[in-house]
Amino acid sequence: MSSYNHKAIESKWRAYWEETQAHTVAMDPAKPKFYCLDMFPYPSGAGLHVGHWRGYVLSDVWSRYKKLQGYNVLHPMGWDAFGLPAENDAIKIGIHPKISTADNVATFKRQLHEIGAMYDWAREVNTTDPDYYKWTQWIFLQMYKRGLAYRNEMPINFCPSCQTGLANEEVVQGACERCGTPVEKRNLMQWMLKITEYADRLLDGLKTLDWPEKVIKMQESWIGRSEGAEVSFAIDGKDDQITVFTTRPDTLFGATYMVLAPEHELVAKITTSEHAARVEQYVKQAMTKSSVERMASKEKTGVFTGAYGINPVNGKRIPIWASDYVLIDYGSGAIMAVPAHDERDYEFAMKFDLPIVPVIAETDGTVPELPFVISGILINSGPFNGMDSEKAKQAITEQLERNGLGKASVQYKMRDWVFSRQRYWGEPIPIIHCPKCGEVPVPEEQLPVALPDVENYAPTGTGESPLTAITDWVNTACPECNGPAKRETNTMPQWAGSCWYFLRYADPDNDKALAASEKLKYWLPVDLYVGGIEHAVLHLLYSRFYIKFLYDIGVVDFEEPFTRLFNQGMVTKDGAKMSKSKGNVVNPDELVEHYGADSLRIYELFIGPPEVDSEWMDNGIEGVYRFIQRVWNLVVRSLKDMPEPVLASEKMRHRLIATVAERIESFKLNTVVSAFMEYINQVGSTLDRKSLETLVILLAPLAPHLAEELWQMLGNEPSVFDAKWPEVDPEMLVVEKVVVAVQVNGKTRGTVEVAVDAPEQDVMSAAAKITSVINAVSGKAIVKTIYVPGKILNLVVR
RNA sequence: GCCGGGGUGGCGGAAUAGGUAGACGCUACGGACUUAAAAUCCGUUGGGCGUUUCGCCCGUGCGGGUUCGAUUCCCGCCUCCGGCACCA
Repeated sequence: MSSYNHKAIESKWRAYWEETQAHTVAMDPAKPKFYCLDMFPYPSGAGLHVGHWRGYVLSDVWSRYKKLQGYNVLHPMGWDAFGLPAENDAIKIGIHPKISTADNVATFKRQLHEIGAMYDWAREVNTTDPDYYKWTQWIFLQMYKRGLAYRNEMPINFCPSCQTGLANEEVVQGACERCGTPVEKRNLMQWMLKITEYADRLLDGLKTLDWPEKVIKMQESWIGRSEGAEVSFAIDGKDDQITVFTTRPDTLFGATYMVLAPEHELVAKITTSEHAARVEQYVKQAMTKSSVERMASKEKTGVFTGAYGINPVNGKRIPIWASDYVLIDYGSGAIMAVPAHDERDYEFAMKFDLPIVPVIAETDGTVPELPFVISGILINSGPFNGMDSEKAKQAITEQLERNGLGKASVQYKMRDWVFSRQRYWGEPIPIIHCPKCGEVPVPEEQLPVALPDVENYAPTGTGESPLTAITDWVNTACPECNGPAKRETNTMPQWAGSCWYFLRYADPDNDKALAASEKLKYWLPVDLYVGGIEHAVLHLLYSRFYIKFLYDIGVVDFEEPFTRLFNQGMVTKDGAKMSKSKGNVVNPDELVEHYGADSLRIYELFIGPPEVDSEWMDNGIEGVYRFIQRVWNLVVRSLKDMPEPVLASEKMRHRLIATVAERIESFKLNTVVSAFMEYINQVGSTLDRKSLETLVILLAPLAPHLAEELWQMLGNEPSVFDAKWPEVDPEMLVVEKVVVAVQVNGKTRGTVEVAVDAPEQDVMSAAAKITSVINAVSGKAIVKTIYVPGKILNLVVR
């Protein structure tokens, strides 16, 4: 008997797919499309490990499943190849990032081929290819022209190790998301993208998406919409006024002091001479604190300015303080403090002995323990006494509005996107600075602004990119006046290229547009997007923003790029994420060599629920390998001695079709594998042709090479993927006999096998023969019986 | 602190519109085959107990509750992981 030889089989079918261009797809309006996308990788030098495989296998199973169901499946792959590691290598060992990137791409591509996925490599994209980043720059110019890209000097997060500015999204607990170095605040002239203009649409769009709840929540809280009111407080004895944002206008009568952020421009203006020295010192100190330090100590600090504000509803004079617990970049950088109903204000008031006036009582009217931060009924609030918090929010806001002292307002936690990086290996921002004309966008026909070669890649650390030193690149002519001008030397963040790459796959070679609109119309949006949870608010939020913008300018006809999102779990080893430094990386290459790609593919699925982190077990793949051999041997034996189909095997066959489809649809891929294993354990030593063919088709998404080979062995023309996904005959799923559990007082005492629709009496009489049941019932009276046909018979005895 | 998701055998994990807990696989043990080993195949494998082809008790993080019946629902804890973190 010929035995299973994974090497021969897998290389044979790899070659076959290549020759027949089996994975090359084209637009076909006659067929429904399915766009199944992997988050394209950054090609690092370390290569792929079994954790990377997981998501790629998952998306390939879906792609192949959809293909068998008759869809025209787009399943592309490419490279997110701009980024710091290549640049840091260049600094260290002097190899041009272009070269190291190309090397890494070659390694990755070879490893990805091992998976045997149905990638259409003719559509490969690479973000560092000038023909690609031409369009990344083009999108930037469109944003610039519509005022969504602007330059601003402001304090931004700066990573001293990466020596570049960072977006808020790239700062994790005060540290650089990439390297973990605590970030500093630096005042730099930065390019910004006005993502805040899309805040509400980004929020509303989430409702339409079939995404994991967790990611939706993360984006919601990142956008951080809060509704409230802006309230203006006059400053006693001055013409200036302070505007604050509050979500609790209902507590306005309880505002007993105000606080300005230390950086607030009014601080210096309103501070009285006798407080000036102390205030100056405090402000200086607060501004030199790093954000990490500022977060580390929750101990309230602050200083009185000597000035007073006037509470617009009751005319009370309240002191104005400066404190770093108020953030300059949220709301107006100033607050009204209501210590009775806000924990932070309460703490501050206690420390500095400021008055605390409760204005909200429990719904039953009792004055609660302070601080009382939830809603209730208004007290000490003049005409609003007795009113419910929620109503009072509106009523007080309306009164302020009538008097011109305030208005309803919405604030967001999300800030505009810091978009410039002071690094080399990124897309140059296509802007020219002319001493006469100012900022001038590079004319579209001059795109791409190609990245020049440099001698020294090291960042300057002064907030300037290494490109600054390439004088013959920097010095250029102004597109408007033709006079001498300089190129913008900042580059774009890595996210720029990944915001729209999935559009390019639809039409990767187009040099007239980022993609032809009929192709975008056919292939997009992405039906299933598979990748790690780490991009929950970065890439996925930025992409959504880009697509909404491209929708607004008529490039695409949809507003959300990724209809369905699936986040695969990590593969851990010894309880930890795989990494070179921990030395716990499991290399797929050796496993493919030993067990074959099909075994590894199936083990990647079998390891656990795909959305959950799973521990890698070296022995686990053995079981899968044995399973594959059992399938192989079953086919080989059956070919020698093919039985005729019988009812029992027909029923099992239909049951398998139904189970596999249902479990693939619900992403229970680990249980799809066990369904196959159970099936193989159940069927005899041989099977009829129809059952075998069905088994092979169902198995094809998981183990494509094996399926092709078996399909051919069974006498069919390749490819198995031209076959149709088998249909289920619902009649065949009907079961006649079932095992019913017999319980006494809810405790299972035995089982009886009866007809599915057996009347209660039949089950009862069968149950009465079970020793364990007799024991439990003897000497007691049956007071009640509960019979759930096909499930349980429960005898309640006393 | 706030928000979200988990805790099931020696291990990875099945099973939740409430209905036989531990499917499937790994490990381990026993057996068959073999000169022997590997591979393969067949058994056993949650814990405890007994009168051991059978029966009893306990068992899904802990403590309560609802129910004929709870891994599943409710209340209160413990604990682990992830996100946010002075956002007014």
